[in-house]
Amino acid sequence: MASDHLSLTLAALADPTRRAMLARLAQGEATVTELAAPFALSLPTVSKHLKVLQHAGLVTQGRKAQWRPCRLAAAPLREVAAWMEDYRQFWDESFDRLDDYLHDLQSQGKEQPQ
Amino acid sequence: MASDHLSLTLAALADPTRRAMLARLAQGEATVTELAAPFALSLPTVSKHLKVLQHAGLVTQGRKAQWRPCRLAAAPLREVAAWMEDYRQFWDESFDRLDDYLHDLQSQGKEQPQ
DNA sequence: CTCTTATTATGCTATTGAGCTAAATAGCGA
DNA sequence: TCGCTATTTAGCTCAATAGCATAATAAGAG
Repeated sequence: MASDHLSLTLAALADPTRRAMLARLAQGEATVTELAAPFALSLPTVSKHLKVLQHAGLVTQGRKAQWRPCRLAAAPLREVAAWMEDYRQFWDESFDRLDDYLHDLQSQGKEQPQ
Repeated sequence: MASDHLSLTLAALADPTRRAMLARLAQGEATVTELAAPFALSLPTVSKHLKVLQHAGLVTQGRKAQWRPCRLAAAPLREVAAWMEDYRQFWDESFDRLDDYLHDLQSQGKEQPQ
């Protein structure tokens, strides 16, 4: 069943249609119909995709008359980033001591070096 | 079908069993049997999970007598990181100009031989 | 060659996910 | 109220995935 939230998020992101919907929402709110427009998919199908995204917390839906404007809620991506961080050394070529240093700098309240 | 590689990778990562297998491999090579040990799963099932990870390019398998030692191959995570980068501003609170500066610094040089 | 161990292939079942159409709900506007 | 638009629910099909047990393959040990 894989119902931990990270799994939910990754599963939601694993579908290209859903990623495209997120890309659209990154540019601002959109109604379900607007979101559906670029796809050759029925509205119920789009609605279902939306539900998956909402369930993962990646989208929130408001209410404006009969429209349900959707908004990106990217917080779950933090979870993904946190998970990936453990593997950083395996994929980030520039992961080295300076990298650590920069990350320390970063987290300790940024003043500009140099 | 969703057969672009990013989708493949995310789908592979969406399963907690597979993520646990990657976590194990992050500590070093392991045979299929070793990988299977922590799980209450049959070997064929584990073998299938491995195939998914291999298909996504997240694991490579060698050959040593009758063992097939598996190794982590985290390169596909770069793809995930690249995708997430477009959404950084939406989830990374410390996303600001300094952050950019630090990333520039990061990418402009320094390799460290092992 | 035979035995044993490690792994994968096959064939099966059950569950989930993506897609559809048609019907139901929600809210505006006349 | 009636009708129009937006969206979701219900019910279906099909394909994919996770799981199992059993059988086949691969390779070392005797």
